[in-house]
Amino acid sequence: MRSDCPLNYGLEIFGDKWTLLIIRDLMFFGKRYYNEFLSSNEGISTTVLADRLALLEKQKIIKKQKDPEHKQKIVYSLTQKGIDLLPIIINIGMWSSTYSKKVSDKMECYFADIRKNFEKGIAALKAELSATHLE
Amino acid sequence: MRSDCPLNYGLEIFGDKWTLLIIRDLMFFGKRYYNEFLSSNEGISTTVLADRLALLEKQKIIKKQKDPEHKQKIVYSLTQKGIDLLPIIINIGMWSSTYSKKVSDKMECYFADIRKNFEKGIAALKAELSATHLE
DNA sequence: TACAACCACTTGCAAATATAAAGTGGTTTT
DNA sequence: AAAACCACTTTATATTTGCAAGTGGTTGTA
Repeated sequence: MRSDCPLNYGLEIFGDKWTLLIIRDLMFFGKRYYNEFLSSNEGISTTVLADRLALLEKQKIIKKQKDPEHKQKIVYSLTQKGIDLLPIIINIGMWSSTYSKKVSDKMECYFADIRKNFEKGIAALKAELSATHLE
Repeated sequence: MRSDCPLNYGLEIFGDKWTLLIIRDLMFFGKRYYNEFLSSNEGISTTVLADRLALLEKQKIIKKQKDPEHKQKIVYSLTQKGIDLLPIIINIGMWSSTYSKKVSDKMECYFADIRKNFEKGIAALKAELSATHLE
């Protein structure tokens, strides 16, 4: 019943309170395994995490692979489509840093830095993410 | 239970499928009245709309005012905090235009244009929104 | 002046979704 | 051989959503 407005496409996929936090964990905190996501500060529940990982994989924003060094483990990676979410996340972070009184120092500094040189910062981070996640 | 990561602050406010569509209607489609939002293409329900408008007002992202020309009507405006959501919305729009096969021509063109000159485009739109919504 | 239509919502209820807690079947570590 | 760990499922409860109808006023029309 929803329109073809492009905004809509994105919101249908990650318009909720959890999905972008998983992407953030992949992007900024180097998390790659199920229980690394589970132990994020926000306390995502295992039901929601499993649901969102499946959805993100279906949308080809992340990729699941078996860890060759540990048969039980599954490594999650960002795809290009996932890496391209970076500017969205950065912009939400910058907006929040501006308007939230209480933000963590760690991320605050991070966003303050990137704000200084937005385009350059995004490009550098994208290159780094491509190296870690693609191939 | 959630962390102080700045991303979190934003997601707690507009991390759902509807809130940013209301902001979009204010920004791009010039909607200012309750039943203009109600009649958006996506078919938001009146319960959700009332809830989100109240939340956005509480967060000082929008402002309610009585229409001086029509006692029954209430005009909604963006605040500066609301206008500053523009880069987020633009970035979601650009990402979606890239990855969605099916997007409306109207918005597609819009985002294609702005992509060409991102910073300049954002600044121009922000100026326009300030003139319409602030004061 | 009567009456219908319109205004911004609110209410009640069923259905869908989110959450917490516990459990599963295998693997790896001790 | 036992305990801990792995990525999830399952079950049961709580919350959110969507739909339809209603509210108390205001405005437009006959």
